[in-house]
Amino acid sequence: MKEFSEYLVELKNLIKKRGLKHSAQRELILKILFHAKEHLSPEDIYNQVKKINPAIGLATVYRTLSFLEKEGMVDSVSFGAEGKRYELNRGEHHDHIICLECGKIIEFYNEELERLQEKIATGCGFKLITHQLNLYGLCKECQKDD
Amino acid sequence: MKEFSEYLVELKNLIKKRGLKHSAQRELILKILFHAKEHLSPEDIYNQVKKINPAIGLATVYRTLSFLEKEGMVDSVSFGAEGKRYELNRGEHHDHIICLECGKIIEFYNEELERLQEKIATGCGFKLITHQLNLYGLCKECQKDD
DNA sequence: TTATGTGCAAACTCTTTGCATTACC
DNA sequence: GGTAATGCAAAGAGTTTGCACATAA
Repeated sequence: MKEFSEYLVELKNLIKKRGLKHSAQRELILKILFHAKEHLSPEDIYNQVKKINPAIGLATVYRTLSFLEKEGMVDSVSFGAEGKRYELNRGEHHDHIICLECGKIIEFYNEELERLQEKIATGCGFKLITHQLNLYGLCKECQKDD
Repeated sequence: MKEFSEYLVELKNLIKKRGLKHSAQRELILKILFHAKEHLSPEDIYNQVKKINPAIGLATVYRTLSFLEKEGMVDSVSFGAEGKRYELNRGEHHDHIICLECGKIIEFYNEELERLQEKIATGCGFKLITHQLNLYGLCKECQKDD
């Protein structure tokens, strides 16, 4: 598993390559994403960031997330209505299965599924670039409650 | 292929069952969805509705779409960032493949894919209720432009 | 030194809500 | 006649933008 320092180097290289400047804010946001155990909303990130540096602005969080997403260092996912959430791109693509009752999210990866999608896209004349698949259902615990 | 009158009957039955009241607005919005060739945003629907009845309010469009979606008569999909879009539920589930260049959307259905998703959900201990799969890529025409 | 990044506040977009009025049953 | 639906406008939530100032290179 990649360490934070490796992601940091990646970020710094990226910034240099684009002729931009490093900042403590970007590093901090990257660190929060690295340590996140779940998918974070901009607001979530903002709240965590403020604990360490109360002066930071929400706009910086949005700008940084847009930047990181455009550069491919983070991925965004949206479940249902509640806006986009972000996760660090750890190089292992996965999809999500979401419990409609309790909101629990499980990540999964299925090789066969990936191949099938590729086949479908090709069949439609498309060159597949990416995809988002969300399965919605009831988790084991919430099935009992009915 | 089901005719509009059949959807209208379905809507009226639904309204009766819930102890609610029919309205020309709801009927009009249903009709617009029925004739739509693509996925419509609330704003799209509002603009079409206004041509026929300029007095109608955007809030009514939102309220009607929420109602129809909750009752399963329409489905919503979201592609990328641009908010939810709506389509009439014609009883044939399908997924979408979207061209990142020109925005073209193709609908497809794949039995094997459906089965596989069911299997994955079960494997995670979930009871699958629904899903949304969007494939993103370049369509045949846009591949040439590169 | 100079261009980029930031914080703040205002602006914007999309959606929801409260309320008086209208329309269905 | 009574209740639900509507239109309007205002309020909310989430996100973006302009600008003066701070800061990395």
